[in-house]
Amino acid sequence: MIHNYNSEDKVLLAVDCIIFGFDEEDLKILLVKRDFEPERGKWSLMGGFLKRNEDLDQAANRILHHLTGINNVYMEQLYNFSKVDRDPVERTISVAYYALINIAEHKQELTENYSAKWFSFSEAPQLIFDHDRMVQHAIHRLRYRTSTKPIGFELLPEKFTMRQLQKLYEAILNDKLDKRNFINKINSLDILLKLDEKDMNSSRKGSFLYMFDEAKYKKKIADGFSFRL
Amino acid sequence: MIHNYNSEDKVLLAVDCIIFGFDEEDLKILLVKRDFEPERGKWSLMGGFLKRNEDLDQAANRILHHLTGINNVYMEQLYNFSKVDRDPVERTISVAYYALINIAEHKQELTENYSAKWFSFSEAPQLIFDHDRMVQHAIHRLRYRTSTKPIGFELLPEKFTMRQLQKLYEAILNDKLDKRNFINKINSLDILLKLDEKDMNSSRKGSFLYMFDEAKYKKKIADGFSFRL
DNA sequence: ACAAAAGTGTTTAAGGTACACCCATGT
DNA sequence: ACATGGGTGTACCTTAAACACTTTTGT
Repeated sequence: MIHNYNSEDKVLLAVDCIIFGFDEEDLKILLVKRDFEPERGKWSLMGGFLKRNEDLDQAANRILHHLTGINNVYMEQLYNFSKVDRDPVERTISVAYYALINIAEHKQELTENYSAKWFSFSEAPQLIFDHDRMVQHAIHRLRYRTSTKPIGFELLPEKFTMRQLQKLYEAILNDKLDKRNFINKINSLDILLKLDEKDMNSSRKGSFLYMFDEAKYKKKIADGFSFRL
Repeated sequence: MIHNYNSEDKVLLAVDCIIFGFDEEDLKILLVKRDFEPERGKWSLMGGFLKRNEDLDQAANRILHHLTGINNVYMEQLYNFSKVDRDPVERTISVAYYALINIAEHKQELTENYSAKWFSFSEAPQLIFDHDRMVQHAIHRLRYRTSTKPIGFELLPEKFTMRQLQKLYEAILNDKLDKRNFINKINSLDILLKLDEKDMNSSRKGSFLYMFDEAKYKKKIADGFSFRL
């Protein structure tokens, strides 16, 4: 006897994306204004529905691309939100994903999307449904992940200064860090490449630019190194 | 205009449970032998389908109870597994949960369930579909969680010895720990209640029994304490 | 008396934290 | 010459890790 699942309930599976960016000062999230009922006019995460012929990662990437033009960024599945009445229109389970994008690099794509807007994380408006809870999960995960994996670089330009990196971590962790201790720690990890080039925008003296050396990092990981910041 | 979702695809949402236990020596997982095709006769996680009128936590609890008679144990949502062809019968997305149960306390309920069997974590058979990947996720999460939250106690009897607690952590972390360092660390956390009572089963001298003092732990957490083992 | 597990502290190494001044440059 | 951000090192303290012997009691 072959089991079949005909008698089981089927549901709609939504994917909602918490999109983080960083603008040299603040951690930001990208929101859209809903242009349909219910909750028309309120701000919301970017979302869509899983299709029959794709897996969740593909759906999250498709939805992100469809709503922002952005492709190929760091995304991670977070958690499911499944309260029976969470969506007033119809029973829907939502899978939250979060994404890290470099705002500067993707400014172009985004200006074409009129309803999307960056908000400072701390000043974001209230969101529809249970989207605020999703954001809370996401920031929590982001803090953990950036402390144990070198994914913070996804939010920075390819070349960045120590100062930018420190400000990024301060924004994510919502805490001030000591400049010397931070640099000592980063340097002790030995996963950055210091360039000869300087960034002259932020000061007269100029500050050296660095790049994340992914090859070196991977080699160290294979040798048992563990990232911890 | 009210949006409706009629044109969207619906899917089956399964819930699969990784059930951990501990028997004084080894970490164990509870598996069932499938009695239907496909993969009849192979071992599998306990699973079922989400129903229309319940959320995922409720579904996970219902499924666990239905297949084992067990209620009211620690459960946590893990991750979704959504490859398009992961289930050969029909497109199914599976939400993995893991549960922690005290084997001794629930021995009765389980003996009545003939197809369920405890396996040492390290000696478990190969599982159907992507269940082995689910188990990998679960052990990883369990290691992290037991290092940062006092949930290990869920796997022990209410009263336990330091030795049992140490063996539990050794089993979860798959590593030997130093007895003196372990006890010093636990004591420094100051979240256990030492009883006057001794357990006389494991030695002639007998060893003191302890309980997790949840009230004390919660008070300490409220005061900014953070558990780390 | 001996076997078997329980219980107990100290020393050392490593990592984390706090902290203040000089440098280079454009205006 | 001065204002602005960049860059650098050390002392102290806390936490982690290594390590061995005595106690109790049933047989």
